[in-house]
Order: sequence, then structure tokens, then C-alpha cells
Amino acid sequence: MAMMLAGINRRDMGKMVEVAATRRSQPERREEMRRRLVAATLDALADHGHAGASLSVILDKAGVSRGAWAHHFDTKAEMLALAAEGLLREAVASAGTLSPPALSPSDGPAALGALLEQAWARFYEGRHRDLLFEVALAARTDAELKQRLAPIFSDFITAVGQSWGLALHPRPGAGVAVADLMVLTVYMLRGMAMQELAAGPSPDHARLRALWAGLLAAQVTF
Amino acid sequence: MAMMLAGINRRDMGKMVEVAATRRSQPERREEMRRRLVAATLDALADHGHAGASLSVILDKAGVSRGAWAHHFDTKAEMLALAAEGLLREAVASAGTLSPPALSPSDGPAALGALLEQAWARFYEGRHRDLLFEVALAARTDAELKQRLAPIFSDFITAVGQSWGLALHPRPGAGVAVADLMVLTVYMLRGMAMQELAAGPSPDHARLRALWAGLLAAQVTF
DNA sequence: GTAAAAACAAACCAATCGGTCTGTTTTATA
DNA sequence: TATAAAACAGACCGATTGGTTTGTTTTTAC
Repeated sequence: MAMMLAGINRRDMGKMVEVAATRRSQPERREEMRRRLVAATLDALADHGHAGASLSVILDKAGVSRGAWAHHFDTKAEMLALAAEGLLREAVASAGTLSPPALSPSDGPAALGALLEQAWARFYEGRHRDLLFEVALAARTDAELKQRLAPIFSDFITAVGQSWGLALHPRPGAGVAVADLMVLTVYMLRGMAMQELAAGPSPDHARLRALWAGLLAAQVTF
Repeated sequence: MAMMLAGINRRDMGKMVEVAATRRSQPERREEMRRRLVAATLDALADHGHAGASLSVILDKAGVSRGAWAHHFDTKAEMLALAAEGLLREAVASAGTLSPPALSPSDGPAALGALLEQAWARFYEGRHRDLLFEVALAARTDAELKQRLAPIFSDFITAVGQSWGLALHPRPGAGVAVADLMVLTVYMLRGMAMQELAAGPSPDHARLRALWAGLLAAQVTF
């Protein structure tokens, strides 16, 4: 008995005081374990891509044994789907909270530029960008995954069009719907993100985003 | 001797006339075999994605034995890199040939719309789109591949900006470089392509492209 | 025609894949 | 405290991975 007093469960080793292992309820254990596994799945995806994110890599990152994993998930595909869904749902929710910073209403281009930079940093740079692309591509050749993710990708575009559109108004005379412009904007950011993903970051891109903000400012106002 | 008279090498089986196997020079053989293998690599990538494009799948598609393959390529990675390079170089070359259809110079929006549709159909629909994304993502987590592909991705953007820009002129008063607008345009198309890849085709997208063409028409002329 | 080289086929290989099985430890129930 | 169930660990499994080896066929050079 008490064979597992190693590492975490033994504290204050200097004083040689044994502290009982943290007692956690089974729902707590289950939830935390699944959370760890899903997080490790995304980490592996970000670090090694879909092709390189093997179950062994994921379990190593999570620090979870194969047996424990099997107790919580039936297949790797199921775990991946859950991880991807979580990632995308968070993005949808987050799209609604991106607000054009509080600037004087007359300061159109700058405020639009700030909105673009916010969206860029939140979705189309670094880890989130990588995961977004990995997950989208993984779904392409996996019917089951595609079925689960496709509606969330649609929701994201809808959310962008609607919530960003609420903060902006069409300039009188401009015959374009604000929601459409916002959708075009995220498409442009995405394409720019793919360029950076493939060819590395470009100093030109910040300038191009500002240029686009200027064009937008001719169409919308706050 | 003559153990391999099966299939291809025996013709006119009804008449039982033996026809000598087509004699091909070794450079011919080598070139055609490598071509077949590279083509099959892209096919596998398009059909099964990077994660699913195993060597076995590729060789099945090519109808080539493992031994024959080994005679022409050292590693799968090398073959994949060659296939990806070919794909992207063709795209760069093709970007230069996309011409705004011959329309009356006054017909700005329609001609720009036609250019967008040409680019959309050529690069961002169907197999080419899928391959483009697969290859870009594969490069992300493969340093060797990235090093070989990154400059070609950059070349593509440069080619779009320059060659498309040549056919167009900035409208007097518009303070935007035509090349920049063209780059923004391909970024937008790419982002739209990714949406279709992940969420399926959308009838809205043709309308959004036309809307974009309208915005462009306010900035450039022929 | 003959010998060497190139092209090709298929058996073979260690390593890894996703997944399962058996047994131990921890929590819940009574 | 006793018993069952849930959580967990690690050995194990057949299938598949990228790659190699051995041997045969075709082309080339003499």
C-alpha cells in the first residue's frame, strides 16, 4: 500500500513530512484529465501539425498513460474533434467581444485600424492561427470531423458580420452592407495569415492592413 | 526469359500476335517514372491530405513498385518537396498569364470582376486550392520543406502585385498603389477559399467577390 | 552477341501507429 | 471497514509506416 508516494504526492521533502495525496472527487479527476488531454491535443497539433500529432506525442505532452487515456476517450479522432470544436467555439464567442476601441467617432480610420489589429492579433497570428489552419485542413479529408466543424466555421463568419457590423454604420451614399465588408475583412486577414504561415512574417503586412482600414473608412462610420 | 509478357507488353491478344514491348530510352523511362510519382504524390495529397498521403497510397496511385520508387527517390520527403515546388512554380508562372479579359476600358467593374473570377477559378477552387493549403500547412512544421517553399510563396505574391498591376492604373486622386490592392485581393480570395474548404461552398461568395470588384473599381482603371 | 549499368519488382525490416488487455490504486457507497 | 466502481499504469497487439535488400528484366556500350 502507498506505493505511489512519489513526486507530487510527497511535499516538504526537506522536513520529511508526509502530506496526504490531494484528495479529488471523481468528477473533478475526470474533468481535469479530459481537459489536460484536450489541451495536449491542441499543443501537439500546434507543435507538430496534424500529420505529426500522434497519440504518443499527445500523451507525452499531457503526461498521461495510455490506459488512463483509454478510460476517457474511445478514439483519437473523438478527442481531436472535441479539441477542435472547443477551439472554434471559443473563437466564435471571442469574435463577438472584439470591440473597436473607444475613440472619438470622428477618428474613423484609426479606430478601424485598431479593430483590424485586434482581430489580427487574436485570430491570425501565432498559435491560434496555426491551430485554425491545422483544424480546417484536417476536416477537409475527414468527413466526420468536417460535419462537426463546418457549422462552427459558418457561425464564425456570421458572428463577425453581425457583431462587428453593430458597432459600425454605412456611410450615407455607400451602397455596401457593413456586415459584408466585415466578412471581406476577415477573409483578407485570413489570406494574409496564410501567407505568413507559409512564407514567414512580412513587414509589409501591417502597412497593408492599415491601407485596408483606410479603404473601409471610406465606406463605414462609427 | 521473356517472363514479363503480361498486360501492357502483349497487344492484339485476339490475334495472338506478340508485339515487342515499347522500347524506351533510359532517360525517357526515368523522366516519365519521376513524373508519374510526383503526380501521384499530388493526387494522394489532394485525396487524403498530408496526414493520409502515405507512401503506400502514393505508390498505389502511381502503379509503381516500392523498389522502382527507391531507384528514383531517396526519401518520401524529397519527393513531396519536388511535387510541392512544381505545383507552386506553376502557380507563379500562371499568375502572370491571368489577364483581365478584353473589355471596353470604360467597363471597369465588370472587367475587374472577370479578373477576380479567373483568379478564383484558377487558384482557389477545387483541387488546386486543396493542394495549395495542404502544401502550405505541411511546410509549417517541416523546416526543410519550409525553406524550399517559402520563397516561392513570396514570389507568387510579388508576381500578382506586379503583373496584375501592369494591366491597371490608379485612378487619379486615389492614393493607393495598384500592386497593393492586387495583393489584398488575393489575400481576400484565399481567406474565402479557406472558408469554403472548411465550411463548404457558399452562394454568398460570388456576390462578395463582385462587391469587392466594385470597391476596387473605385480605386483603379484600365 | 556479351557484359555492365540502369530500371524495376517484391519480400523483408525495425519502428511506430491507434487501440486493447490485465492488473493496481483511488474514490464512492454502505 | 468492506465492496464496488472509477481512475489509472504499462505491457501488449496487429496493422501500417518509411525504407532496405535481393534478385530479375531492360537498356546501353562495346
